[in-house]
Amino acid sequence: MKRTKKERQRLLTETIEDNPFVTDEQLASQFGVSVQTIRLDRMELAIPELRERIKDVAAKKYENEVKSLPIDEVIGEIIDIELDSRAISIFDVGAEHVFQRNGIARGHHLFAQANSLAVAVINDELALTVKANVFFVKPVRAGDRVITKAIVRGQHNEKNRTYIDVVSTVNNDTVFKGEFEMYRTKGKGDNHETSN
Amino acid sequence: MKRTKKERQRLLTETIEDNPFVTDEQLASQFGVSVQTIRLDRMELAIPELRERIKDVAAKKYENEVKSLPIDEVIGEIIDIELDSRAISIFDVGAEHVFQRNGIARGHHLFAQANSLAVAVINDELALTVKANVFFVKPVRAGDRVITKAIVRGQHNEKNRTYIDVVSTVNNDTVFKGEFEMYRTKGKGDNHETSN
DNA sequence: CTGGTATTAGTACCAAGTGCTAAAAAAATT
DNA sequence: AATTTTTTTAGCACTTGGTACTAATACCAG
Repeated sequence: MKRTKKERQRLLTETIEDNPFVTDEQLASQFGVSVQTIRLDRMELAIPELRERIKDVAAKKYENEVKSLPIDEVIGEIIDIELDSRAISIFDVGAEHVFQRNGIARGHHLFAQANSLAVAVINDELALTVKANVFFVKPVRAGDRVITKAIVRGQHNEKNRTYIDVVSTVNNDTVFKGEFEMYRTKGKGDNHETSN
Repeated sequence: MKRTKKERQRLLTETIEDNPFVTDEQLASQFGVSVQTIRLDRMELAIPELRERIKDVAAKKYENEVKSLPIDEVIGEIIDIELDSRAISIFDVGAEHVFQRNGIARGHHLFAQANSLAVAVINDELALTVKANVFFVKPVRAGDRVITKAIVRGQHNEKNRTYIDVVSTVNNDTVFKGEFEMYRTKGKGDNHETSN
């Protein structure tokens, strides 16, 4: 055998992670060991069998799809929300969100997270952005986890407006700030707690 | 039992469609027929077995993940550009850009088009949005063709800033306006630190 | 040489099927 | 009613990609 068991198991985990569709047999021949060894490895590493792995992938998709009925419309994941008051979402910046040239996140993704959080925090069927003043304080990079907080600052009921302040941070550093003026159809009305 | 074969097969297709994780055995007992009948039905309807179905779901998810990586550097298509002066892009709003509930385009798409046009018009390797004041004048709907014009209003060379006005229209109706303050490197050192 | 870890082999068994044949049961046709 | 056709059920062998378990080696160190 080439290297240690440890090394093989490290590679195994990696291999399976980026292609869960691989069978023990394929793995065995890839690593030049017997199928049994692969099975032992999986057991030690608590990696489930092919079918379970595939089912997990599929189930996850399903979960997302089912859950994403209301949340799909939000960029980033809402982790806390109190309607008409405040909301928090997190958004992991990936390679697909940055300029290739310099690795800095494109502004519109930060805007999108902030904007959709502003929409989400409003307890109304219809919420539209009327105006926004936004400030890109610091560059954000791939791998950064952006935490965005939206706070409802005030309402103007005659004009059907709601004013929201949004601040995004990475590691407690402010990277983005914005003030959003939102239009809504109703004033504060029905209450369904959509807490998380 | 209850209804005709046709009817059962219709229901079968439906059932499997919204829950691909169901086994023949479960289906058999649900429809009050034998497992063999279910198998025959699946054969006639060309519905693959449980494991294949699950694999398909999983594979599709995988595909999507891989495909969604490369995101166009520009949102909308630039049809005219004069660097450091002006640029025009068009963006066709599709069903995927609007809120399901009311068919109105989500703000961040309009912002994204404007923002990326502002980036594109700058004749520099690095252009970042520092600040933006945007105004969503009128709702935009699926099927609308948004034409966005960016005009460079001014420069502040010591601060490496460029000021850009952006107006988006649908059928000559203004739907979005924005002022963008952009940072550019142009000759100077590269680091971008903004106030705050 | 003895002991412990690592690896391989082999067997029985499982889930959820496919493929095939054949027989019953139900429905339609003559 | 008798016959034909369609539909349904049953049974068996076989397949994948495993689990669970036992037993035999192989390797390496003290």
